[in-house]
Amino acid sequence: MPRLALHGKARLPEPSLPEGTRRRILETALHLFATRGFAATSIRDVTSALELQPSAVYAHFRAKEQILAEIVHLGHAAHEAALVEATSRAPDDPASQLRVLARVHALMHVMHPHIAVVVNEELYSLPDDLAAPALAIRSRMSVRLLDILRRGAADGTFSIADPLAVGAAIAATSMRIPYWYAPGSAMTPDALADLYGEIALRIAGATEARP
Amino acid sequence: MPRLALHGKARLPEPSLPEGTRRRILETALHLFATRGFAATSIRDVTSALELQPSAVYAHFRAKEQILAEIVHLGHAAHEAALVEATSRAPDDPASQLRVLARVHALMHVMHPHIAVVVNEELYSLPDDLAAPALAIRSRMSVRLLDILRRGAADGTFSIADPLAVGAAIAATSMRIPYWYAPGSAMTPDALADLYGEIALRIAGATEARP
Amino acid sequence: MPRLALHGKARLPEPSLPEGTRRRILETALHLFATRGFAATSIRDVTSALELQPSAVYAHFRAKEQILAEIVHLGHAAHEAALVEATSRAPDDPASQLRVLARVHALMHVMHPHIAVVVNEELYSLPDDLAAPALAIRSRMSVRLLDILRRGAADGTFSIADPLAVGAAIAATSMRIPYWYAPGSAMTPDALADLYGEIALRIAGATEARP
Amino acid sequence: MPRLALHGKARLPEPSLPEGTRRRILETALHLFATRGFAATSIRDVTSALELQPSAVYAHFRAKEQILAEIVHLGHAAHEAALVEATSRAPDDPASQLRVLARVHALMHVMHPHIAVVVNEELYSLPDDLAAPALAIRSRMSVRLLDILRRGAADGTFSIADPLAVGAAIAATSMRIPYWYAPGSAMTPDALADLYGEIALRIAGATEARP
DNA sequence: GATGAATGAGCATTCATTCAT
DNA sequence: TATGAATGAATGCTCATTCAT
Repeated sequence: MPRLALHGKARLPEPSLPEGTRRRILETALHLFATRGFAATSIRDVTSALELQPSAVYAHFRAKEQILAEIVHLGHAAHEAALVEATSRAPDDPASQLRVLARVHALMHVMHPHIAVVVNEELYSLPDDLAAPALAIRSRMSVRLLDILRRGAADGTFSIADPLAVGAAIAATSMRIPYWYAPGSAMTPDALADLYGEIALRIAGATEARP
Repeated sequence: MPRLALHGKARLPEPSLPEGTRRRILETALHLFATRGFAATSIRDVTSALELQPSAVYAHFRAKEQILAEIVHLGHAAHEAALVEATSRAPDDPASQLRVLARVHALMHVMHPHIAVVVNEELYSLPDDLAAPALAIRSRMSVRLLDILRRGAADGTFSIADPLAVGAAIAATSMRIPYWYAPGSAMTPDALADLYGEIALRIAGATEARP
Repeated sequence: MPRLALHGKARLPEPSLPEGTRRRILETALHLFATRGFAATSIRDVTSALELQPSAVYAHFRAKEQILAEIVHLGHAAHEAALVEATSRAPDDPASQLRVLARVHALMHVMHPHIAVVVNEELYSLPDDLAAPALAIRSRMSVRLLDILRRGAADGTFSIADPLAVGAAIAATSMRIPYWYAPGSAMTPDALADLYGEIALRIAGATEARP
Repeated sequence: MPRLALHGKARLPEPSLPEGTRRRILETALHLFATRGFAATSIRDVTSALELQPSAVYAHFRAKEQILAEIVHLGHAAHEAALVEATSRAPDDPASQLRVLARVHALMHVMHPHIAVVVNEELYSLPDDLAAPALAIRSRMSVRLLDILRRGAADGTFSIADPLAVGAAIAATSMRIPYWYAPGSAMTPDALADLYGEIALRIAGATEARP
């Protein structure tokens, strides 16, 4: 029983990482961590899929945890970069900003379901110090969302009872995508992102979000 | 780094289960599975917390997987029972039904965060045959939600682009509650359930959900 | 190339330790640690000699180091007990005391060559906290020897330039016995102990030690 | 818990060996073998202290054992050379010869504690063929000591019950020096050598060794 | 019901060593 | 000479599970 709805090969959201054994380890580990979980994946699982000896891993990573830490960090960094890029291009009003943020959020989960699952479910498998860089990014993204919600609540664009609870609800919607969205379905990733952008505005009670 | 925001002792959503070692094993396992994950929890972790020898477990369960299977089933059964009970009491119109369903969904996640986490994250750790009963319940609950959405879309109560994607979004909102909601916070469980009932209606684009 | 001159089975200097797997592990480990060294002996070496699985060890000892720690402590304790017993029986003058102390020292090394080697060569393989109890005994035995030397120097029985250096020399003589003394040789253990008692008096420059 | 009392950098007793990586490997290995033991020292330990990769060692030595073999041989050769040189200068009577032999023995252990420890404790880590050259030297030195003792016993200079046991005791005294003598202590190496020369004569029961 | 000893498989990691560059 | 990637064997130890008591 794999965790994800059937998806293809796991892709790293980082084209700049050089090809080679190190990258192949990360990709294979990403795939296995996403489908079976970190604790249930052994180094042997990873290396036997790559036709390597277990010991070969340790020329590239200090420990199994380091592989996860790198994946988790990569995922967070790519997510934040996409978020920054998209929100900076969009108009600055709360509604536009929220729509774009939710779109990116959804898109990352559709396009990188393996990373999304690992980032969301296996962060807790890391000791505090290895989790810290990802948590810092996560906290910045949280603040970004809450700022938008508060600005929209203040200027009357949104109708929000409790920004924290509402923000959590908005963030949550996308996070389940990898578990049910099957690629190649009728709804394209872009259409799904549009829909989830719209849903975010609805959750926020945006006045102009409806005709 | 435990998975949950700080919560108290894990409670089984099943008062009828008799007290005794068997129940204590389930409760301790529930707590550990929720905070560390199934694969990262050993039988020794469970028994040493109970001041028992590992072998004592096997007088009560055939295997470690059976403990998880029982927890997962209990969780699903309790959730469905609560759902059935609440929706049968509520008026039959789509809006009322959706609100009540979302309320129960949220309430289960606030009141039983450990069960919620295990049910949502560790179902995949079970072999197909042990997961089947829970999956059957899950599927019935899915149908129930989709039925409401489709009825509401048909009679013009809701404005829904894609029932599957919208239903997934509604279900998703509550599922993150255990990760951020800290018991004893300003917002009571009941208020949170109200809010998430309202949010479900917003996601569905319910006309009467707004002034 | 084993370290010891050929000796029989390793014996624990502790008859009160109950028979059973735990004792057999200690004995086999003692034998292997003495002949090959601690670091060069694997748990598998120990258990395969006992026709056990490696994991069986861990029902009796927390770690490989604990086995060594127990052996080292046992050895020191037995040595000190023998020393206390023998010196308390002997006349209290420095010459008699020194002779008896050196006799016991030599006898322990002849009769328990495995323990002697492990105690002297592998104490350093232990982390500080595990070595501490043995070091405490060692320090008490040192003091005992130095006291005798100082008393004898003060009352003119001995002629000693530097008590520390002379004490070290006396202690050293016996410590090489396991490396050259072959049991069953012409010289009996008792005769060897007599000789080394006499040698200690000579090293101390005892006046009455010669005709 | 290192084996030696605090000593400075390990020095090879071989000034003719050319500087360069090969020599640095020997020196670092000597230091680590002495303080931690051969089996507990990895090639990585040696090379990381030198800021080299493990593979670099194999441009200079065929195997880890070869490093130890070379150190052990160097140590024995230097010891024998010093012994030959000193005894050939000294008067030929048994007492003078024994005194000088014991002096050199002590001096080597004070001045080259690392070599002394490795030579005495790690010879057994070598396979027979690699240990052979050192064992041959060791045997010649043994014979030399026993000859002196037997000559002195024959001519009435010494009073010796069992030459082998007495020779072993004399050799043993110096062998513990690295474990307790701290350089920079009140007693100079030369004074210590004098004392241990005197002690050797006492052990042999030399008539003229006392007033 | 529970224990304590044991199993046999598996774990992450380290090791000495090789080899193409 | 030295590196960096890799190997294959071995290491200490943990695991879920069994079973006689």
